Amino acid sequence: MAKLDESLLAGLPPFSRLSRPQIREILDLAMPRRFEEGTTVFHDGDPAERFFLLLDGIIRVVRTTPDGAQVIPLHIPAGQLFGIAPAFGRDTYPATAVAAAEIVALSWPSHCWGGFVSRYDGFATETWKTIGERMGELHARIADLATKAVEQRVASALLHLANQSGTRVGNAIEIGFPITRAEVAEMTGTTLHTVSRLLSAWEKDGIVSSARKQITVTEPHRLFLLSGAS
Amino acid sequence: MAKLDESLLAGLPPFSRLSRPQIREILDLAMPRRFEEGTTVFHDGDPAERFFLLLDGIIRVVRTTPDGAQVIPLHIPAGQLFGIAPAFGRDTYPATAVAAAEIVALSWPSHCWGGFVSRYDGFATETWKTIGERMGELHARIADLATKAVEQRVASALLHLANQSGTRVGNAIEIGFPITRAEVAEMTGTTLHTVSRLLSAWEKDGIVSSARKQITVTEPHRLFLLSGAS
DNA sequence: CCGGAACGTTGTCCCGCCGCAAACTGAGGG
DNA sequence: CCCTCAGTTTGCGGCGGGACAACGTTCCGG
Repeated sequence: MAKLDESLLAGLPPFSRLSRPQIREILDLAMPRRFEEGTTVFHDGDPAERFFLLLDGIIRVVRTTPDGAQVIPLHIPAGQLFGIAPAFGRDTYPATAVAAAEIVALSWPSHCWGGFVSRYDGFATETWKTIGERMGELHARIADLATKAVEQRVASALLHLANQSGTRVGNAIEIGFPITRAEVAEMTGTTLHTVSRLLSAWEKDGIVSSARKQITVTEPHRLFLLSGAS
Repeated sequence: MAKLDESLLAGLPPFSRLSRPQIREILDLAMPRRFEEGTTVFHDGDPAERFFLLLDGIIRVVRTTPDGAQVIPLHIPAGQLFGIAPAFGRDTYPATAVAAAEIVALSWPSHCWGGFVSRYDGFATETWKTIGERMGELHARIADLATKAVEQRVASALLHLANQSGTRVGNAIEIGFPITRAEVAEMTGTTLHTVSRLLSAWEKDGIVSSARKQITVTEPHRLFLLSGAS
C-alpha cells in the first residue's frame, strides 16, 4: 500500500497544530478505506472497534427507532471525525453510519483514542469544538422542529444541505450527493408526499430544480426567505 | 465563609476518581452561590467567565430564537456540570441558563478548565460521558418531535421530567420543580392550549393530577403506554 | 379587603398536513 | 428489449391541532 500523504491531515482542525512528524505517526497507524454509496460503515450497537475520519464524501448518521424505520439523519461533511464512541467512553456505537455518496475514510483502532488525546496537543480541544458545533446543530434542528411550519423546515433543511456540501454553479447550488425526498422528509419530520409537493411548487416558481435523487437550489436567497430567516 | 465539605463532590462522576486532597484543591477554588427560582445564571452571548456545577435543584437551559420567545429547554439535574463553554473553546455562552427552582451551584473561572482537564485524571473522561448522554437526549428529542404525535410527545416529556427529578409518593411521581403548561408546550413544540386540554383529559382519567405550576404523574405506567413506548 | 396580573381552562372555527390510493417515469438487470 | 422496482407525482378526504377569544382561578401587592 502506498504511503498516505501528510497533506491529507495537515489542514484539518484536529491535526492543524501538529508537526509533520506527528502527522506521519498518526497516518502510519491509519487504515484507509473506500465505501460505496449506500454502504453501512458501522451499525448501531456494534462494538466500537474503530473511529473514523471522513476524507471525502458525506456520511449520513441515522438512528432507527425500535418500532419502525423512523430515522433522524445527521450529515457529516468531509474533514470531520465520526464514530468517536471511544471519546464518550462507550464501547458500542450509538447510531448507524451510512455512506451517502462514495466516500473515503481513514480509521484507527479505538484504543488509540486515549493516546491521541494525551499525546497530541490540540487534538482534544479541536474535537471538543467540533462536538460543540454538532450540538449546536442539533439544538437548531430541535428549534426548527418545535417552532417552524413544515414548509419552513424543508426550506431550511435544503439550505443546510446545500451550504454543507453543495457545489456552486453560478448562483445555483447543487446538493453534492444523492438524496431522496423520503430522506428529506425524515430529516424534517414530514412525509415524502408533502416534500414532493413542496418541491414541485418551488420548481414551478424557479426556486429549485430537482431530478431523481438530486436537488439543485437555483435561488438560495428566495429559499432562505421561505425558511423563516432565523 | 465556612469551608465546603469534600463529600459534596466525592460522589459525582467528574470527580469520582479523585483523591480527597485533590477534591480539596478544587473546592478551595470554587465559589458557591444560591440562586432564587427564576433567576438567570448566565445569558446567551455573555462572556463565558465561569463554569458551573449544579449541587441542588434544576437548571433550565434555553435557547431563544431571534424572532420571538421560542425556546428549547433542556433540563439539567443536580450533580451535573453546565455552562461549560470553555470546554468547547468558546468564550461566550451559547444559551441561557435559568434556575427552574431554587438552586445552589459551585462555579470556577473558565481559565481553570484546562488545568482541571490536564491535572485531574478522569475529569475529562467523565465530562465526555455526560456530554455524550446529553447528545443522546437531544437525539431522542429530535426523534420524538419528528415522528410522534403531540399527545405522545407530551406524555414522554412528562415522563422524562418525572424520571429526571421526580420525588416518588407511593406509585405516583411528583415533578420536583414548578413548571407551567406553557413550558411543557415549548418543550414539545405545541401550544399551551393543547397541553392544557391533554392534562385535563388525563386528569379525568386519573393518569396525572396537576395544580398550578405543578404536575404529578399518578399512573406512570399508563402514561408510558400513551408515550408510544420507545 | 380589593384590584390586577399571571396562570389556567374551555369552546369554536378553520386550515395545513397526513393517510391512502393510483398512476407515471426513469434506471438497471436479465 | 422488456420487465421490474424504486422513486416520484398528484388528487382527495379527513382531522388534528393551531389561532382566537372569553371566562375562571390563584396569587400578590397595596
